[in-house]
Amino acid sequence: MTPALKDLYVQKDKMYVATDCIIFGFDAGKLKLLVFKRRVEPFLGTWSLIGSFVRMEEDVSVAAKRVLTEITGLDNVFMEQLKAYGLADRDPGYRCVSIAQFALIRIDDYDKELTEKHGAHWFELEELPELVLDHSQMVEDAMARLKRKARYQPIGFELLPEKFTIPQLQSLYEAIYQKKLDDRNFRKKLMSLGLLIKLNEKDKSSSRRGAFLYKFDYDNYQKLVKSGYNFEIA
Amino acid sequence: MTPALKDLYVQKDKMYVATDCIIFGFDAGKLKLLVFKRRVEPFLGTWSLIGSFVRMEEDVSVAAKRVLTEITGLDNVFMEQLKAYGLADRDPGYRCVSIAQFALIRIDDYDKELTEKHGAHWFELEELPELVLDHSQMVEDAMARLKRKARYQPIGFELLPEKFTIPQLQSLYEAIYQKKLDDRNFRKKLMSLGLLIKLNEKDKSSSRRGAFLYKFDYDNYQKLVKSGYNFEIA
DNA sequence: CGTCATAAGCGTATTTTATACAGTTTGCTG
DNA sequence: CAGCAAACTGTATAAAATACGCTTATGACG
Repeated sequence: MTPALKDLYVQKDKMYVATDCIIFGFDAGKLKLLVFKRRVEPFLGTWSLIGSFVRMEEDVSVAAKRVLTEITGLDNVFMEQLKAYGLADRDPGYRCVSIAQFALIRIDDYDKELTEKHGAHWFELEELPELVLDHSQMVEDAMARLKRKARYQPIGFELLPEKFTIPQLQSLYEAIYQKKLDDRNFRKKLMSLGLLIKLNEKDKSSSRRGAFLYKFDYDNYQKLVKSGYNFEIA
Repeated sequence: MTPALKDLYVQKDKMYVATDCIIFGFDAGKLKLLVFKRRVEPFLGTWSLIGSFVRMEEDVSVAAKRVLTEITGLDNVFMEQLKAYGLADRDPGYRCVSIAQFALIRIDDYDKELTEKHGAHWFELEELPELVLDHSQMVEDAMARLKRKARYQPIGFELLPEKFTIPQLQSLYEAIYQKKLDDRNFRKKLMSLGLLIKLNEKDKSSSRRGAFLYKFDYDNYQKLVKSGYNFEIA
């Protein structure tokens, strides 16, 4: 029963509501996570996700976006709610429910000064230190979600620059799925979707020959989704 | 940043935290939802999901289970968090975040008196009335989750009696996916998984010939999952 | 200036899985 | 004992996933 419906006869406690952001990036073939080092007590020196309390007049999703923008200077970032974490004793200080959100950002876009000012650091996922409270659990859950979701929704592209090469895209999917993919089959599959626009430019940063750049065709994707299309990658 | 980490210098508002249950059942080839009619103001007479405020010393998931047990008399029910609903104005009365949980129950198990005493009613999904607040949205989201999750996790069995027939199982999946499936292919696929235990009993309720009863092999399923197996149904 | 190394890119054969479709069996009913 | 309705079985075809090897482009380097 929703609050308004039975506020007269029910135990009604108020608590803090926070939101924490699991911020993924991708660089040099590795998935990375943006975490923060505490510079004040309590928990000084421990690593933590970035987060904030949700304010009285603020949507939970808006609170998460506010935090992300404060920290990275970025707007229009892909962000989605993961789930709420509501163990009564999850925060030793006081009762607080946290709603975790995961964000995918293009790692070279973000404002470097801004993040450094906040004590931020990019960790490779495999080298992630222990995080405060239940934040490590949040990361694990977010990773599982990303792994599953990447299969049926083109969210991987949120982690790449707007223009990317097929080998880059493949290495991203390899990082997400944590396994090697066959390059010929990967290319074939991706091309057959008809959702990549080949550009007349090459990226020469990783080979003498250079690889053609592509863009993801969001317009066509939207159209296909509307007509009931269901896509899968790898 | 999590509350305890910056409580000294941050705006910190308390709000209500509630949980609402989306309770699915399956009967006579139809997916059904358990909803409640308000008997007091405000919103008298409107339909609503069942829910409760989360208490100070109570895990969110425990609160949801408490509600479910109070209403249905059932314990050990499949329940999973859907997501949090946190629009600032979702409840006109006061600021309240609700964490929606969806539950799958075996419809003939639950305590009928108990539910009726609470003004409960099973609706077929297609005939569901408008619900208060954002509850209709919750149901829609839960249905989408169920539809997707049924593909890769054997949660459908939570909606059937322990012993079920293949035609029953098929009709359940048809209800979830909202489309007809080919009976020969369905049976072939399910049998090939090696996760159904054929019993030496028949259910004669829906045909003269009777259909063999099966049980889901949870033990074997657990083993397969541990060894990295990934299954898919229909 | 030629060859070497490296990553990009392409094509085909094979296996696996999904789909489409038709007929037989069982057992009660009238 | 004929008729009916649902349970059950099998096979052929199409589509998708996998496995695998060779060619091409281009800067580096002797």
